[in-house]
Amino acid sequence: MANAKKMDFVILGLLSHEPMTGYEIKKRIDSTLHFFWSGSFGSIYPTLNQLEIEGKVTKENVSQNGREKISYSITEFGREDLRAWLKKPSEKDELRYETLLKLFFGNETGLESIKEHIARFEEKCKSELLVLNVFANNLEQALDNETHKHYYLTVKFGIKTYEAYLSWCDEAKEQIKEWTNK
Amino acid sequence: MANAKKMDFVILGLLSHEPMTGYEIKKRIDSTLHFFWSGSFGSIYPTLNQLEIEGKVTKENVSQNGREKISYSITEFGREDLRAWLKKPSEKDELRYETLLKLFFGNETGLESIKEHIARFEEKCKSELLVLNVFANNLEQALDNETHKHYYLTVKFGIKTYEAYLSWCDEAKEQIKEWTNK
DNA sequence: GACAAATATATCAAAGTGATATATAATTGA
DNA sequence: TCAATTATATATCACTTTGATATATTTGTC
Repeated sequence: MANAKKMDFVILGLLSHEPMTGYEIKKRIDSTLHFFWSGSFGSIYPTLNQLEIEGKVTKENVSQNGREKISYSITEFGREDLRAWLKKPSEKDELRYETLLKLFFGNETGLESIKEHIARFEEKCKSELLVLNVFANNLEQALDNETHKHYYLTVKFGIKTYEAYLSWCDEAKEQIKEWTNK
Repeated sequence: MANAKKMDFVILGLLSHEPMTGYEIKKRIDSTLHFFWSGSFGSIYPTLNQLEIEGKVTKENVSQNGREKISYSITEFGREDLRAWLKKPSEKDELRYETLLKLFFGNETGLESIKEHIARFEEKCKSELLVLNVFANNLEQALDNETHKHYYLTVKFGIKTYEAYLSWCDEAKEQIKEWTNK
């Protein structure tokens, strides 16, 4: 339990919904967890092997349309491990924004450069927000499903956050205009 | 330039403000960049040595009150490297929230467990927000300084963000109450 | 039917974390 | 006063994760 390896629980969590291959786990992370988590093949495949050795998942070779793939399922032991972790307080919630880093050190390049970073950030937020709003609308049609409820709460978090970012962009642009005209 | 090592630029950025020791760099990261970036001694000290070899910083042994320490300064070459990076578009802005992960997989433990995570998250946001508001007030008294302007914009970002988080907490608690009473 | 894109698994160097080790100076409190 | 604790200061290491690369097959498109 002293283990701090987060990928273990991301995988166990996804497999707690349904059996999946490593490739499907990656797709699920990129589509659904993407707003607050990430993961690469380089940690997914080795972790799946390790979890199988530990008896937390079982693997099954599946042949679909002549294509070979490995489908993983969570075991009862794996589910217990997941539950224990889920109940523990979170250790780390972290933002890692390169844009803010460039903004912070921006006196080296000037306000004009900053404006470009903000414009790019704004565009990215807008497109993320569009996607999240579609997700929220779809989920609202199916909130009887327990899993959807939890998904819905995280999507709402994303929407609130991106809306705040966009509001900050407006204020920051206004502030820079004031500083520039002085 | 193919290098993606972010710690290089965090250190060069901080040294572009003033010369510092590795220990002071760590303190500065933890106090000032803390809301959007982090860094450990395990990457600071090796990176400082590497940057010195590359001629981007110079080191000077300083004796203060009998205590030995190594003060690093940025070179003109290092400053050029920093500027080039600052002008490039950001590659990655990333959220990594364990709380949201636990919330997403929360159907495994139930809504009661989720409420605890939200309560803890809310408390953390409130205390961060208090700190950020003090920072913002202090910075508003000294916005003639160019460095302070950039700092101020990032603090404003933090305030907007944490306010949005708190607003989400309220909505999420309300939503859970509805689901529970049904 | 050729070409691109998606599916599927695997490995590896490099970056970064978190813990630990070591040593000295400053501060706090009994 | 002196013992304990905290802060200053540097360094290293195992482990986690990323991002890139490799390989091979299937599906979709023009």
